[in-house]
Amino acid sequence: VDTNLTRIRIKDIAELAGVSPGTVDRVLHDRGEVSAATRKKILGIINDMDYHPDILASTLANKKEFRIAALIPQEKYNNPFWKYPLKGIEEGLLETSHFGLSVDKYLFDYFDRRSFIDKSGEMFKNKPKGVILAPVFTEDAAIVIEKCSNEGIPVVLINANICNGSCLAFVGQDSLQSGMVAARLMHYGLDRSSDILIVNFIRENGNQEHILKREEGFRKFYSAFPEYHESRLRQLNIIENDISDYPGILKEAVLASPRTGGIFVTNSRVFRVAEFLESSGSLNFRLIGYDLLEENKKYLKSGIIDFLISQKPREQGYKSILSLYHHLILKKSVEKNQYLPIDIITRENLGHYTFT
Amino acid sequence: VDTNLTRIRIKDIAELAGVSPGTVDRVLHDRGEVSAATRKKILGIINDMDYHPDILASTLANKKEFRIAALIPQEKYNNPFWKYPLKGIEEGLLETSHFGLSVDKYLFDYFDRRSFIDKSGEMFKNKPKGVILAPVFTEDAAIVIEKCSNEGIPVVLINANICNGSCLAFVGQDSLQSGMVAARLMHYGLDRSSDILIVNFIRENGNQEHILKREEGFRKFYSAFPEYHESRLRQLNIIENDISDYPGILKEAVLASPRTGGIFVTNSRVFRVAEFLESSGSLNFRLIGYDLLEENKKYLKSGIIDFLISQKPREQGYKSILSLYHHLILKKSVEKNQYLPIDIITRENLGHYTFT
DNA sequence: CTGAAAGCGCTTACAG
DNA sequence: CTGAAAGCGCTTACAG
Repeated sequence: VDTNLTRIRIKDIAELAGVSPGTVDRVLHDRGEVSAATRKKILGIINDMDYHPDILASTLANKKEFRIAALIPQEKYNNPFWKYPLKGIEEGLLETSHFGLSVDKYLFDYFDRRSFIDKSGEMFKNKPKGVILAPVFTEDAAIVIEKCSNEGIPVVLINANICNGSCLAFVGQDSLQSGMVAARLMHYGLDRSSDILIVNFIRENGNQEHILKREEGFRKFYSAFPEYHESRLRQLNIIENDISDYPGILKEAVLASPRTGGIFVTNSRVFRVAEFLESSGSLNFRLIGYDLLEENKKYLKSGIIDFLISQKPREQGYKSILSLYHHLILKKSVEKNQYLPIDIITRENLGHYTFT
Repeated sequence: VDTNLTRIRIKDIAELAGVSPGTVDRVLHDRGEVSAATRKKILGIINDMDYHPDILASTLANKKEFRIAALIPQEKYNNPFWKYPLKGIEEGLLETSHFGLSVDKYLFDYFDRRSFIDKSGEMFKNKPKGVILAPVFTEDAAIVIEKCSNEGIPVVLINANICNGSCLAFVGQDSLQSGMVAARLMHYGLDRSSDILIVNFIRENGNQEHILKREEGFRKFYSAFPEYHESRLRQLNIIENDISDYPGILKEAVLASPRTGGIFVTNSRVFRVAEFLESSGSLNFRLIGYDLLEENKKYLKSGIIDFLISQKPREQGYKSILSLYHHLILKKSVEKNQYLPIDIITRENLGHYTFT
């Protein structure tokens, strides 16, 4: 057997072990019907020869399908963020679909818990080989994760990490750290006499953990600057599914302290604040928020928003499908916490982020 | 022939055309020995049926090797930047080596033109199927590109774009735009009474175009602010391969205008300026530069450097190998100008860039 | 110019 | 518990 010339094959292992290729295959895939002795011998040789199967040949002979389920919010006029993970998934499929991977989309309504439950039920009926999950409704998502864990279905969480250990991976941002980045940018550009307002747009019974973490990170940064005591770092919570008078609320909050010079919005609703600032002609604020929504980009370009922090939603999709590919097909280990870089976006580098 | 049930195969095309699979294959790969009439008929059917070959089966049967050459600088104590493209290439190989792709490294000395010429000669002897090229020595690199073009070898340029049209792709940063990003960051944090110093570390007969472009972008941004006229945006060129007295030169330049408040270094040598500022106890400067060298990271962490802009060298390597894979194996078209995002790095988001 | 056969490395029934 | 044979979809000599 010429070991050094070419790659070693199942056939070579079989010859060395004095068995047929079929038996080696049985051992390789742990599908039983092999005597303990034979098994041990074959495993020894595989190990000695450092044999690795050719996945191309394997996939070709297998004709197996790997239907992945994407259980994420539907893109909507009021939530355009969610089209990007889907784009990333499509892109990842370009590299992996040859191996039998495909994606079924179960898109639920971001504001409707019931629809999440329905879609997840539908999904389980179709017995997916892997799941990409955005845990928007924390408790219900936890149930899905539990169920997948019981059925041996690997789950990749995106955007928010509620994993207790039974997930294949999490792909998303380190929220606390991203709050610190926001604070750095604020501090770098704000004169020391100005106060800061932190605005949280909050949704009832939705997952707020990342919002809280961002605020926590922001405050953590400022804890190194004692002059920014509690009263100079005020906080405003606005309930979102209220038919709220945003301008009114904001006006009151900003007027409450005329020394407010910087505003940090802990999620993508920063355009609401930008809207208010523009219409009230108050252009002398440092304004920092999240995500490249069209409205946010508009205000970034016009200079009302100073910085946006991107959660790289496209990359979340891309990495999640590739993680499942590595796990299911290549049978390689997958990094558990895949924190994406915390991207800082200005007018000037926005152009090269178009597809992110 | 069941068209809708399963994917269509070469065999199906052959049956429809009333020929053998071999003949279809000859047409698919344009290797002649087929009558014009048969050829036309087969092409028609391929088109009608929207047939796409299975690359797994193709690769498996082919056993062809695709040896890619990486003609880039050797990593060195004085140039650690260049280890990252190599890392990215390795990472890309993980996804593509099943298809027969491999990489031969031709690492030249960044400071020695002769070594570039030698390595490129060596490379051509081994007849690579594709080339990843860092055009450090502009003129000599142009000759390599020309030669590849003549021999039909696709070239992916990384880091600097000197392509006249005969390259498969360029992967790197938009230098002009990155200068504008640097200016935005400077302007955002600098009080309006401070002057700015632009420092170019320049190497004899090396490729300086990206440095000049960065300065140009920086000035372009400031052209919107007339108060920053020429004399408030001074420039300092330091020749690098001189055994220069950097501190002395810098001291003189900074002292020349006591109102200097911001320093922009147009490449990775920003640590030299940071060193000087630290040792001279001048900590009240805004300092912005390029690349995540260890020394630069050190000064970023200690607060002497405010921002670093990353050229994403790892991703340059990754994308270049994937581009060649798409071109050579998948035979898909490849985007010509692959501008990478212009990443802004602070102490706070540095952690998640460790491998970039 | 065209076809039949063997092969790439692995897997899947089937027979024993 | 094990092996021989056929097959995945494409390609490569070889024969005509």
